[in-house]
Amino acid sequence: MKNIYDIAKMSGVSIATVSRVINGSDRVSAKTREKVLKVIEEEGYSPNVFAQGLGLKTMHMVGIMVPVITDIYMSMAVYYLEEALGEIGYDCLLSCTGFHLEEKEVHTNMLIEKHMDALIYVGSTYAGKNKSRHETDYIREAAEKVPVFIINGAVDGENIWSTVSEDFKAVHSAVTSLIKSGRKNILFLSDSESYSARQKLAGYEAALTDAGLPVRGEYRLHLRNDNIHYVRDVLLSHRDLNFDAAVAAADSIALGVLKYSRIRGLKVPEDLSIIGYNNSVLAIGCDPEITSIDNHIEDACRITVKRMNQVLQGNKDLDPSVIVPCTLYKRCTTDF
Amino acid sequence: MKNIYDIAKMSGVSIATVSRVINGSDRVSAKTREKVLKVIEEEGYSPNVFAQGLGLKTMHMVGIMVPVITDIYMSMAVYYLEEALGEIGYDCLLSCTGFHLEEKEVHTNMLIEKHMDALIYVGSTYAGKNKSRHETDYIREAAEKVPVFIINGAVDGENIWSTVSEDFKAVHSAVTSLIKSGRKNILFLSDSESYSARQKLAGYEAALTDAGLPVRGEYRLHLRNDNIHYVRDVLLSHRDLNFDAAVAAADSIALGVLKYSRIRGLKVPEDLSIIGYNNSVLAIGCDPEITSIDNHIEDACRITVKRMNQVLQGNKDLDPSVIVPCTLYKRCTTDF
DNA sequence: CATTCAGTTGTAAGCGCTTTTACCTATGAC
DNA sequence: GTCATAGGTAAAAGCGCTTACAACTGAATG
Repeated sequence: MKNIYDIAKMSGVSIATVSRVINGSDRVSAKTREKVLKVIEEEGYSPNVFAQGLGLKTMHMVGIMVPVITDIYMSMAVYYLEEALGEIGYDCLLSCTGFHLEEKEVHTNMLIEKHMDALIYVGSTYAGKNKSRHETDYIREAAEKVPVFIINGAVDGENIWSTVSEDFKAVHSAVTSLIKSGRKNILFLSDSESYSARQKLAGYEAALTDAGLPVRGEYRLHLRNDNIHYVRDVLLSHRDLNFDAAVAAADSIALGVLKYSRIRGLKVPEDLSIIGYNNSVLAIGCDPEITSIDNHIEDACRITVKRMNQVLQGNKDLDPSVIVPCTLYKRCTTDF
Repeated sequence: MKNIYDIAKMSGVSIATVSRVINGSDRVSAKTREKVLKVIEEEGYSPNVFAQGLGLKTMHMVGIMVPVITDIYMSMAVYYLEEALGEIGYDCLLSCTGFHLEEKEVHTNMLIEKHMDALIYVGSTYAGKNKSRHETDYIREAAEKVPVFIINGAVDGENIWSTVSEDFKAVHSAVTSLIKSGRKNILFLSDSESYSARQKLAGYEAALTDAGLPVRGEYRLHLRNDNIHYVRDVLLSHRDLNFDAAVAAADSIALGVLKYSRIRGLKVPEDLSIIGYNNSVLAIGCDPEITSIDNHIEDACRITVKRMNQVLQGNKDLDPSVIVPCTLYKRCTTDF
């Protein structure tokens, strides 16, 4: 393996000049630059990342933290993040943190020790408001050492930037449509306590209130997970509950509702309207296909990466938070 | 940020001793070790990864290459790989290569330059047999510099180890069951030219042959992608094709077949039996739920990581290839 | 023609760690 | 009492790169 000294010798310049050529930075005369580049090309030389890291204190790598990547939504996020990051020359270190605070903290610290240029969290971060302060402290601490970006989560603080979907508005609008189409008993189902989940819930409750309908706690189902059969069974065990519409915080949950409807012999959307979330393949694979809210994760990812790049280039005067609108894709589980 | 000199000074030893303590290696007296560890603990010191990398020539990082992580199957693979790697102290750099050779090659070379300890490819690698030699050459070249592990792909060569699902057998057995249950016109659908896809196809054809049934080319559908609606439309455009069973190389494709059956008014499984692959959430979300072959990707991942660890510890006397059995999960789209 | 200055390039001092080598100190054998 | 031995530790030489600073060049200025 050739090193910078070899290249310097072969191009008849000093290693400093080679370094300058590599980093494209300083002024090097066109002639010299070309000469060096030619040798680099010929020798297939590429600088040792460790040594480069030692000097630059960066490896052009960003840490991506998702709770669990098997979730379709998360996997899409990682996909688009990886793509966008690759385009601007960053590699990504993936960390599946799970949902437990300690794990997240451990993973975060590991990534910090690895000198990531930035940390990107996808979902599942809790807002400080009705949570103990401690819940998000590890992120604030991380932000003291490395810029932190959050997609669909909210933690405010120095060196923390977020990109959030307009979940409140999307659900508010969807629920309002349900109400206008005659639905009175609308269920809200969620499997998470995430920031997004709470935004969705808030949108649901606000829509009810705005329409003069009561907000009933028993119509807000908090599920342990998004397993389709589990969701179905939970609904089956709530036979007393009378509902003619359901808004789910994820397509998989909506799928569980659909299963339930079939067992109960309910007609969809006549007897029961269903709205899913994320507009994933799950919403399309079933029959009837599920009306679903798309929070445009691709946009959120691209925006996040663009903002990250700006921050990394020294521009810290960005909006701490930026909003991505959602779109409702009407399919066959709603009749509005 | 404290460095090794600080720790050395504070513990009253030399940096060499601190280094030895960190690396757990050489002989350091218990007393000294404890003393140093205490200081390290107190100061929250962690060695600089770049400097460590420079010396050790490794960063305990492995590159994971998947064509596209939004595929449920791939995301599961990445999930389990990340988990298993984390348990033995490796971080993972994720690269979504796409399906094009050039891209894969570029990503591979980038990971090699980054001094990954190993490279793990998931799926989508082609066997050398009926492909131009060039198709897998980049992997062999990579293997000259870093151990390469392949999950459900086959490239043989020095320094290359693979873990493959018993796809041939699984499909052979499934198709045989279909035949025994009276099916005569069995479709095979795949959206890929991957090693796995060809194993599945081979199993399908062998089962037909073994049962004395003809292998008809028009019953082997090669799809451009696994989009549900696209699959459905392809089938709709093949109205002349008479089939009473379909084996799909992925659940999403099976879902497309199910869509088709509904439009054609076919009863499943009476008029049309369907078998999917990967036993993903897609097979469960629909109605009827789809019989699906599970290739136990978790096992494959864990085995791969275990083997990788052995290789990295210097034990190169492993079977170059190891096989993971599959399981058929019978659901409602088959009647055997 | 001496002086200045901008544009280039080289020198050398890190960056923080690993590791070889050599040295020191007990320990026990003779 | 001497010497070999082994365990423990320190000194120092890298690892390959970045970058501050010095030095040199030739053209422009007075």
